[in-house]
Amino acid sequence: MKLEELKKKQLECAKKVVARDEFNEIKTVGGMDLTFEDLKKTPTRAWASLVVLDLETLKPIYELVVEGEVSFPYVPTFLAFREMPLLLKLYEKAEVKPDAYFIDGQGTAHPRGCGIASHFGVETGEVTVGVAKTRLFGYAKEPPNERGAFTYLRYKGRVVGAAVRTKENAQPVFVSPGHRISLKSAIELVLKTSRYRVPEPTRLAHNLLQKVRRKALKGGRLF
DNA sequence: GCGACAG
DNA sequence: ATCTTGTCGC
Repeated sequence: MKLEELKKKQLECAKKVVARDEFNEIKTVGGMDLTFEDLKKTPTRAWASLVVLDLETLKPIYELVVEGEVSFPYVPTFLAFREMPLLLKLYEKAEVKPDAYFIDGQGTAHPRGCGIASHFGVETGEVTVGVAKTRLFGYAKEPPNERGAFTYLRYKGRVVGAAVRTKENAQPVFVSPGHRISLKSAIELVLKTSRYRVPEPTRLAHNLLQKVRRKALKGGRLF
């Protein structure tokens, strides 16, 4: 499919994004992540994970990993078309659905207003937050070096997200609403779930994948 | 035209 | 994202 057509899909998606609080109470938060057998190759084998945490204790209450084939390459601003199929497979198989999902990447902080976190939210109707380790789009001043500090990420005067300091002496993470949540609540939720730089749901989902990946690839790379 | 560019 | 030991700083 041509990128011009995919841009249209993103613009359609952007119209459906709800960047306001549209939920009752969040008691559990899930983190989702992906890892690939070979980043250079397309298609390639990949794994996706979901870890659901209790918001009060920040302890995991559910974990799931699925394996699949990823056939769309990584193209900046089109990440959703690469990762969404496996995320949806993961979502459908999950027997525990959290009240909100943290997705690795941007939500509304995207050139066409629909990064992967928003895309996944609109597609499933779930509450989603975009948490990225680096910036894709817009400009933010460096937030003060204290946990909890943040600055707005703007583009042409519009606030599209925030650079949030989740830990002192660590680079900020980039937070933006995915779907059915305001930027304010998204920031609060990220801070509430952060012990280290990367919030716990995302961090544990990532750690789980590292174990799975090592196990799956050992034998092929021993010599 | 050039640089920047989530994972 | 991934390949990787030691190393520097709090």
